[in-house]
Amino acid sequence: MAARTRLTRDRVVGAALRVADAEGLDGLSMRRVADELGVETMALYRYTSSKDELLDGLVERLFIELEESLGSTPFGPAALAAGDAETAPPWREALVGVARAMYRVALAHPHVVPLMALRPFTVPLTRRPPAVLRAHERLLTRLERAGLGERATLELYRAFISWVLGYIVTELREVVDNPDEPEPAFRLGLHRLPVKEFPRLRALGPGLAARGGEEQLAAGVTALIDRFAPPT
Amino acid sequence: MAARTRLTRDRVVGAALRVADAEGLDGLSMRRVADELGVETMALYRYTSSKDELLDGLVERLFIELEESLGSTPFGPAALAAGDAETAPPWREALVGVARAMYRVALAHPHVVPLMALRPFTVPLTRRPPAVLRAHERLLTRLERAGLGERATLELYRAFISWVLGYIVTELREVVDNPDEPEPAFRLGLHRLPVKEFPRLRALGPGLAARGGEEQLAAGVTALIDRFAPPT
DNA sequence: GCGGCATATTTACCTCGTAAACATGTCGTT
DNA sequence: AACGACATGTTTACGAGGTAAATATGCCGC
Repeated sequence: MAARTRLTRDRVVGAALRVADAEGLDGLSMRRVADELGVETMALYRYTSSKDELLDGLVERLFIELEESLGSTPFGPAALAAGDAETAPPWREALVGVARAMYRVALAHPHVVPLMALRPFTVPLTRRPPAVLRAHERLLTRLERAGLGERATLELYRAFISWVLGYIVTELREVVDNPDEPEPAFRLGLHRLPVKEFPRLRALGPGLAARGGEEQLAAGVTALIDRFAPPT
Repeated sequence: MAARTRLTRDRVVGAALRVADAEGLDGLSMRRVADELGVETMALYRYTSSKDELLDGLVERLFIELEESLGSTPFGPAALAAGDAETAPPWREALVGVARAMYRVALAHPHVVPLMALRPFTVPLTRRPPAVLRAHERLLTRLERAGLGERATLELYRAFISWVLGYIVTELREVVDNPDEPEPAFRLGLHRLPVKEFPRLRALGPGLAARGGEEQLAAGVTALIDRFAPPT
């Protein structure tokens, strides 16, 4: 378990991802990641300039997984680069496909999603990880090829990002208050809501706790597309 | 400046909000908040059980501001409680009005927005601050009064939250790389993007940096309403 | 005037990120 | 084979931050 293999950035990020997946962001300390690799803490700093930068690495990982998961499909980067107007799927469907893939990747790493949402508050656009920028560029490429004007392109770009991100975040919100409780209503802790004040929340409780799923995500994407780039 | 006035939870949360607004979340430490009040750090713990709980207090503040800003309008809680079908605005417009108000409150406290997005990952639904729960309840009330079925209610509830939250988060992402630079393209740091790889990002740069504004937010809300609760 | 309670302070501890100096092992060169 | 330079990992150490526990302070009713 010692320094059998050399450290690499990939191994460091991989270890960080394992820790984050297993123990959440709170459990993700530099010391913990170092342990995971059987290495001293400061060794990590040869492969990341700071913890923040390592967090960006985690986000980048998700976007790389995204590229990989799309790679083999008609929605993938390859198909896009080929620019084959014959075999390429209609752009609207491509957007939906990308949204679905993002959804799956995000749900596979729920603890990293907060970073996806938050790091951009700090890291300016042009300093985002390459894989993230590539995803943006691909989105813009599709919109441009669709023949949208600049205004529609910008609006749809923003709308797509907002909806997909917001939807994923919303899906991952915690609803369970008491995990060991078998009775759904108690699991949610609905009994702590005064009936008088919160009748609907109580009545809909279980429904609120359920996920919307990929289908609703897809429905929203098409709704926004139709709004900001109406079929002519 | 000493302990002239007694401490209260409101004063503590207020001080925390001032610090957050002025110095961002990174600057928000318990010691800093205590300084702001001219008090020792541990004094704060009489009014909050932990820092996390204080962060929830910040989020709650925003929702209270939301209630206040809506209070005097036809979209406010009062108008809703009155249940006056005559004077009450059509529910679709009410949703748009609420979205706009949230947008304004959020932009007034950009540093708190990350907390709005993130605390729910940790805090289960029924443990959210009362003002937050009231906002949810009001939303559900409007949808129920609109005569939507349970399914449409749940879908629209989720869609509304997702879109508004995602949109606000997206609006607040950092884009400026070099704030002192007058030239827009350099301000964004576009020169760091290889032309070959990122032609569209570079071309659209300034457009991406711009805000979508309230109008696009509103447009998205109506698009999603039409999708999940189509006018009959 | 005094006991008691709410309020605020003092002390102290532990975790965390990371700077800086140091050790070690590998490899190319002669 | 010997050596020096560099890349890789370790040791040591510091300061910031959250918060537990014990302690002091001031005000209140009796």
